[in-house]
Amino acid sequence: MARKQGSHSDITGPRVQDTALRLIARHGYAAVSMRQIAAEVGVQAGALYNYTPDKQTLLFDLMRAHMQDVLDALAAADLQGDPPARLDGFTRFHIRFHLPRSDQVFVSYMELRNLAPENFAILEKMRRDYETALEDILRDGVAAGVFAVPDTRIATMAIIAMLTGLSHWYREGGRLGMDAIEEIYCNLVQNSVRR
Amino acid sequence: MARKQGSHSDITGPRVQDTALRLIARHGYAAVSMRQIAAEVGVQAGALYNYTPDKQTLLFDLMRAHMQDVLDALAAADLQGDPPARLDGFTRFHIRFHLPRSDQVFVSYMELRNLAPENFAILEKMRRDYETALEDILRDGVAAGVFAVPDTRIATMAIIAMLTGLSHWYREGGRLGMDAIEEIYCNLVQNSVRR
DNA sequence: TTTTCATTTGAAAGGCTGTTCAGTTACATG
DNA sequence: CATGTAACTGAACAGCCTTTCAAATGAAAA
Repeated sequence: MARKQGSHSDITGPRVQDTALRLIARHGYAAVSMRQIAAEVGVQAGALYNYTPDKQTLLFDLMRAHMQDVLDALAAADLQGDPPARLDGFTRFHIRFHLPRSDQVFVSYMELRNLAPENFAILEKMRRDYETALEDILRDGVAAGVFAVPDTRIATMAIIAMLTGLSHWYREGGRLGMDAIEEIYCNLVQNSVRR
Repeated sequence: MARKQGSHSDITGPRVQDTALRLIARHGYAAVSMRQIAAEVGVQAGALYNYTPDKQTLLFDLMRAHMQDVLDALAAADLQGDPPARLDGFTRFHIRFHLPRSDQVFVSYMELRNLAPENFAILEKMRRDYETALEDILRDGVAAGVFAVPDTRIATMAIIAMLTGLSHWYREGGRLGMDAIEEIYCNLVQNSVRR
């Protein structure tokens, strides 16, 4: 009954990734079985192994792809100007990039503990790189005397937690649109570090 | 071989809760089996069912107990003074209460999706009550003209995310002690809403 | 000492897990 | 039209899962 029509690997492959991402975001890595993913894709469980060597790698690939997308997009954003302008740019970038990707954000934050140690180390480094981009802005601002931050590392973690938390409760079609939220968060972030 | 010495229910019961909390915090609810919990407690899996009707209830009881502790402790803290003083009090309360309870915080934030819907609703309400305590402070501050917050609900969520994020990366014996971190966070929070 | 009973064991039921692989299908190429 | 092969099935393996329960245990009560 296999191979109903046409060459399918370029259709099934992405569908496996999409379905796995959605199910893992909703129920968690450990709670989702390969058979469930396969059923939603519309194949038998064995067919998944044409697209991933194992379940662990499937998770890791999802998380790595997301973090790479983040880092690439941040680099492409190419934030310019004085530290307050760059801080504004970072805040807006984070919100615009992450809000439409709630499944990726969820998985990337909740499933770290389900990664094999070597995979965890890779993702931790990528996350650290993202954090450092923000910390560099804060450090420059402190050096220029425009930010008052007793500890740039802690301020970095606090701001990122604030921004990431947004992804956990924001729902499209809620009371406020993305633009309004963007303004409010820019204000909160800017305030928290101003002199 | 059962019942090695004395009556054990008052010893085994708490040990089941403690062990379950620790294992679930580390590996996640779905990834921890009743057999693993039992093995760490030092009994067979069947014995756990003297202390919980099922695995789901074991998780729910852990989470509800934690949220009830939070709400009770907050009520006991009895924050007084003008809005900035109460905001300071809330920040310090949150940090002092949550930092020594990282396993509870982890479980309460990561395992919400593994709750049965009726249990989820109960916890969501308790969490909402905690958030409202902060929002009331912000609203009073806005009314008194000492806080500049365009949207108290969003500011509430942002501040709580910032504070909760702390529990995710803080490690005892790190670069900064709890007191130093408390000061820094009080400053960040106070700044973010000041006029 | 005998009885009671809270506590635990050990086995079982019924089902799900990730992964492998020989075999089948249906398309693309020669 | 014949052949090769990418894509998939369906079954199997070995082991784990939660939950139940009759039976065993050993301390406390009578």
